[in-house]
Amino acid sequence: MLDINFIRQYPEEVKSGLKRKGVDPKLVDKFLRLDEEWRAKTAALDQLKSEQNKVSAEIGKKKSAHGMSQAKLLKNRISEIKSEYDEIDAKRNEVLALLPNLPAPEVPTGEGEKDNKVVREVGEKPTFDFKPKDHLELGEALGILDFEAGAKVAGSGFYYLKNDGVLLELALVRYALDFLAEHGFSLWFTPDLAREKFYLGTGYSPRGPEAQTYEIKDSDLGLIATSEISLAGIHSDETLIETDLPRFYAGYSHCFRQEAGGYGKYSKGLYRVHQFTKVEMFAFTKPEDSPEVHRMLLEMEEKLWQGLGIPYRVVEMCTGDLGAQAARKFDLEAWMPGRGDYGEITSTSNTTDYQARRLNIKYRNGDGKSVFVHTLNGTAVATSRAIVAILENYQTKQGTIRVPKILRDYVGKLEIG
RNA sequence: GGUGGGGUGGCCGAGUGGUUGAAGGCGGCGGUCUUGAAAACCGCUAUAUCCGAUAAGGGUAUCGUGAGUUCGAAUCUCACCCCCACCGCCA
Repeated sequence: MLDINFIRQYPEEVKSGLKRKGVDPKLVDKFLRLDEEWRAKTAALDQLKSEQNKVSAEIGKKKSAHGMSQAKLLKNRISEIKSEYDEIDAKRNEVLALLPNLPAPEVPTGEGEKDNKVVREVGEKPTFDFKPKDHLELGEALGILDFEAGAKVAGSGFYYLKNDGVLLELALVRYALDFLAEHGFSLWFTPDLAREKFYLGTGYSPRGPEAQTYEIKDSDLGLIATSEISLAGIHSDETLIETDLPRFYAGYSHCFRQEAGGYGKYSKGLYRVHQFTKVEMFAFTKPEDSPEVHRMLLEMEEKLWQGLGIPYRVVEMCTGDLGAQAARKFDLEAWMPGRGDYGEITSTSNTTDYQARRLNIKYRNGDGKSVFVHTLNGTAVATSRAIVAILENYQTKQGTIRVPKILRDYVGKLEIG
């Protein structure tokens, strides 16, 4: 959620931010009109309540027929104005929710994926003296991946990991957690379910046509799409201590996504699935620290993936590809020989105070004023896509998989095959 | 899952319909006293929002959350959330 005072004070800046994100800037005018009405109604309502408080106090001292009839009139009037106020308040909040976070000034302007900027390419793409297979073919042949059984039991887009597939996933998780713990992150296993208000607070809206999340019937719980949700929620409605910032959390969870309509060559196999395991990084910072912390999260991601020996490139999202929450976002895309192209494996966002404002997470600064923190998130390892990248990059002519050096102790073997 | 108890300001803790934003204490800040410190004493000490000049000042809201009864709710009613104790069940 954007700062209402900022919108009032700098509507042109907000509009140009929306334009850059490809959102209709007229929303700002719409909001300001509703805000104007809202303020008028608030004033009217407060005025009436003030009178009511006075009259009631009088009655408390001394009952009188005149006072009572006056009070009853006021009561009716207040309920009329209150319902008008409620209506405007709801509309105003609706429009406010449609306003995305503003892009940081240095973000390249663009409409979508095609305008994203490749920042750098790192690592050597492997060369094969045979036609490399894709991870699905490799994984099923090796008996470490079973989509057929997944489809039978849970439906299309679900899968089983088996034997060395299990060891590989656990190795990836442990590798990421060890690495992050070494770098000052506290480790968290989070709930895989969360209340609806946390989806709303983190931009994974559970309702409506774009629904991405699974909901639990007859409850306000849903399966989380990322532990960003459960990690951000930890400190909702809290005021953090300044000297405790920045705080770095590493969260492990399963992630569940409906991914409606997302099939095709590029979403084959493990690349796009309804359930996967992820180690996520999350940070709470002072506003002035967030750009630096964002750089650091990106660095963590790069080191993790360099450690795995996977060639990747860093891509900065253009304004049109930031989504509602992010002011700035970088993806890591791994080279995937099976498709002969790069595929997204991590994503790190600085959501500035957009998320914190909604979740009401503050800290008290040196002047004793409480201000909203900045929140940032980044993928350490999403095991499903990591397995895609490893199988495809480390495959041999025989269809076996060399285990990346850094995972060998965790997996307990040199080769899967 | 059952039964019982409970959620009040930074913390503890009063308060069962009428100047209660809320007694008292602790903590914190400022001051008096002191060579200095402690003690003692005095004063101050929530947040959000609206009006206002980014002032002075004022209004409104907030006692787990939401709705309701009432002229008036921390206090009464209902629903929900959470915590504690005991019992049951269970990996």
